[in-house]
Amino acid sequence: MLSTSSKYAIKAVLFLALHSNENHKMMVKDIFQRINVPQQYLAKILQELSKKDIISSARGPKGGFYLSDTNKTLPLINIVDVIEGRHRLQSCMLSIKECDSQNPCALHDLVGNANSYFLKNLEETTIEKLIEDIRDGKAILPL
Amino acid sequence: MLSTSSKYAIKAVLFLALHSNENHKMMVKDIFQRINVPQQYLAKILQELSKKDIISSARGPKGGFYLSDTNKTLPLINIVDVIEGRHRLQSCMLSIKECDSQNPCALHDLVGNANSYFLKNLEETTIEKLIEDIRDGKAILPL
DNA sequence: TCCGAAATGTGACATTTATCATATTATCCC
DNA sequence: GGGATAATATGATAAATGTCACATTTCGGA
Ligand code: FES
Ligand code: FES
Repeated sequence: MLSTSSKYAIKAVLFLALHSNENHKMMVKDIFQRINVPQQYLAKILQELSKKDIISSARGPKGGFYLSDTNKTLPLINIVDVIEGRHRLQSCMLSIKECDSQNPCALHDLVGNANSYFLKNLEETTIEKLIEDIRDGKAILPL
Repeated sequence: MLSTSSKYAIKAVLFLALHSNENHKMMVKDIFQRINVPQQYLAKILQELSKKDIISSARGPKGGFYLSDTNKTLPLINIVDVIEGRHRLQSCMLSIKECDSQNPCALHDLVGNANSYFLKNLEETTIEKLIEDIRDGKAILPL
């Protein structure tokens, strides 16, 4: 459904949304244990997200990664777009091609409208919205 | 959602269900183009399915693979169990662990009950049922 | 009974994905 | 300015997955 990289990226962004801002940057060495992601792997992902302007960064002492307030309004899909694109989300269950609701493959009905539902939610749900749910205890940020 | 191997396996089994029986066995060289699966890869998958008694086989001239009538009543989940197990189907969207509806992760609601719905359908839908849909034109067997 | 047709077994190879290591560059602070 | 700090760049390694090649076994039929 999502690659490991995307999962890690989402966890990292949510973590930054919860624990960082422009005045409280965080270093990878203080993040990776708390979201259970290998340190160097996390570093690479955060750099990628920073380069694509999903998150922000600053080098040198007092530096680190953080999520700007304006970036908190981004929808989640932006994260997965940057990391792996949305091919995996849209691919048909039987062929390697995209799913076509007009000519549904044999398994199409078994999965229901699940992937389009998920994709729609990723597009419509902002980082902000999700951390509200976490703060309210309606969801957890695991491992 | 499903590995390529599982997709290939399902396509192959459905194809056998449609075009073979104990008196009409089929050879991999007559199958692979029609379902668009690399020949040797398909051979390996069919051997695996045969060894695990999802499909049947016979060597030598007049030999080939086929699906017995009793095996047509098997649920689809058996195919994926044999090929890759169901870890991928049950894994949580954020951690690598299993999904737990009691303590839902931040993304759990975004995907809805999709994976459990899909899994349930794989468990309840038989090969037989699916080829009826294909025969009725309600679904297609792609590529 | 022998030949050829087919699955089977084994393992090599390629590709993608995940992980690690290290050198370089920018920034702060003194 | 110089040293420590932290991101950045680059690329090497590992593991999982997908793909190919070939020798072996089994079986039917002439
Ligand atoms: S999953 Fe195959 S057409 Fe939708
Ligand atoms: S998807 Fe994470 S708990 Fe269900």
